[in-house]
Amino acid sequence: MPAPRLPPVLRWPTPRRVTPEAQLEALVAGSAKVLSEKELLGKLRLDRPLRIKLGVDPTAPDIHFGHTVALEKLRQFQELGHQAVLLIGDFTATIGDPSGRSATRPPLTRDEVLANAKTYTEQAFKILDREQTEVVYNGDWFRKMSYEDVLRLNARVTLQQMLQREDFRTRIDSATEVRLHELQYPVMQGWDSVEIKADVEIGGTDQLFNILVGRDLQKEEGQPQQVVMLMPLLEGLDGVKKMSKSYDNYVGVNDPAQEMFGKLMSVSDDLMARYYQLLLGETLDPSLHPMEAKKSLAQKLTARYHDEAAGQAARDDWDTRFSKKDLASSDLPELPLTELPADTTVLSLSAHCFQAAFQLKKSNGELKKQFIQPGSVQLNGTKLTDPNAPVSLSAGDILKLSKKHAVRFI
RNA sequence: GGGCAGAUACCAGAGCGGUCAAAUGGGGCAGACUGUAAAUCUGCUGGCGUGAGCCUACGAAGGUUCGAAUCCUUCUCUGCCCA
Repeated sequence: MPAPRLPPVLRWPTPRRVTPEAQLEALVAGSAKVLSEKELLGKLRLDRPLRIKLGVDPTAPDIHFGHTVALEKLRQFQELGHQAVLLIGDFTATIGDPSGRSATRPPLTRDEVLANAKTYTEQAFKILDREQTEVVYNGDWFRKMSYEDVLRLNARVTLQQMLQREDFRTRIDSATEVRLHELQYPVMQGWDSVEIKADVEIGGTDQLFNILVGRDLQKEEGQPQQVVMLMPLLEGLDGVKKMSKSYDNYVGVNDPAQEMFGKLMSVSDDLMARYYQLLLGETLDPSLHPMEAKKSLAQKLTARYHDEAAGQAARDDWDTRFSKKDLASSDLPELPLTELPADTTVLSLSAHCFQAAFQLKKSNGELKKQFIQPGSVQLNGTKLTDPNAPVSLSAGDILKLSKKHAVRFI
């Protein structure tokens, strides 16, 4: 479903031309670093659409808000009439970007990568204008290279350059292995820029080194060098580590509206300001009560990736459920009474509900110690603290499993 | 290829023959308080069992022993030094 918020992308030459100076100002906003603004301005003055490269490694099938920061920037270039080039690193994904990594990535099979790439691009088009985006796969050139080609490419980069990288160095210092193939990654990413003839490459701040290698290789090939545009890394929901699926601290672009809203409500105040800036491109209004500001953030983002109605609905439901603590009127997962286990005790019932409604597998010990004994499990507001007590249910009953999990029986 | 060191639960890291399902810290989960924020406090953090207890676990496989995370052998992996 295309995001309805998007205005149509301007064609080149744009009917309402934006001056290079004005473009520069808009483009630099929100970025962490641009190398260099002067160079970018020069390119903007070329009076042709620039080729803007954004490389993504389809190592996971879903994109999350961390990825959208760079995609938003690419979209902005599109809106100014430039050519977005979305590079799918189907080849490099099988290696794994060592950037910011404290350990070698587990390798992915080609099938996994291709499957990921498909869902990945679909989600990326929630942000980018599909018609105006050139999608390329780096396997198209890397799979054709011979070992000789690889060696020639490698001859252009020194080990010293590679070892300057902080992530490699820290791994070396901390006695963590660095595999030789990981050294290839920046070279390959750099070569992508040559193939694409990129004018600008967008990436996270951890991509500085890789993107600079691209500049070096372009120079060697006699091409104009790409401008480096770095976007800040988005912290995950914990506010500390970068947003990543492997840390389970992400908000997925495809998350259901309610879940997306809820995840955003759990962020800290500091993080909220950051999300405002990086995800909405807005500045947090300090006069707002933090809770109001957060609801507003959550609503806007939910509306963006679903639609206005869903954003409003998620917010309304939030208010009834958590602000008014009115579970009865809330939109809860519904479980049919007919599918309950035969002997419904508090224990078996809560296990069943976690599994059926939230796909969570909880051991009996965990249920007893974490959920039942402390009074987390409640039927229509009454605490059920005896795991073996039988439970009789009727339609409309609401079982609360924890602060965040509740179901309604039908 | 040779020498040395190491491999402990989600992570870091104690333990070095029984009192070890394994100290401590972090993380995580649940509860109280709140704004599903922060801070703070409490409990939990291998599985089954109401419980006694049982089972599975300290890189892998064997062995010594009444008894092994702890000792021995081989293997695998990692790091460091030498070549």
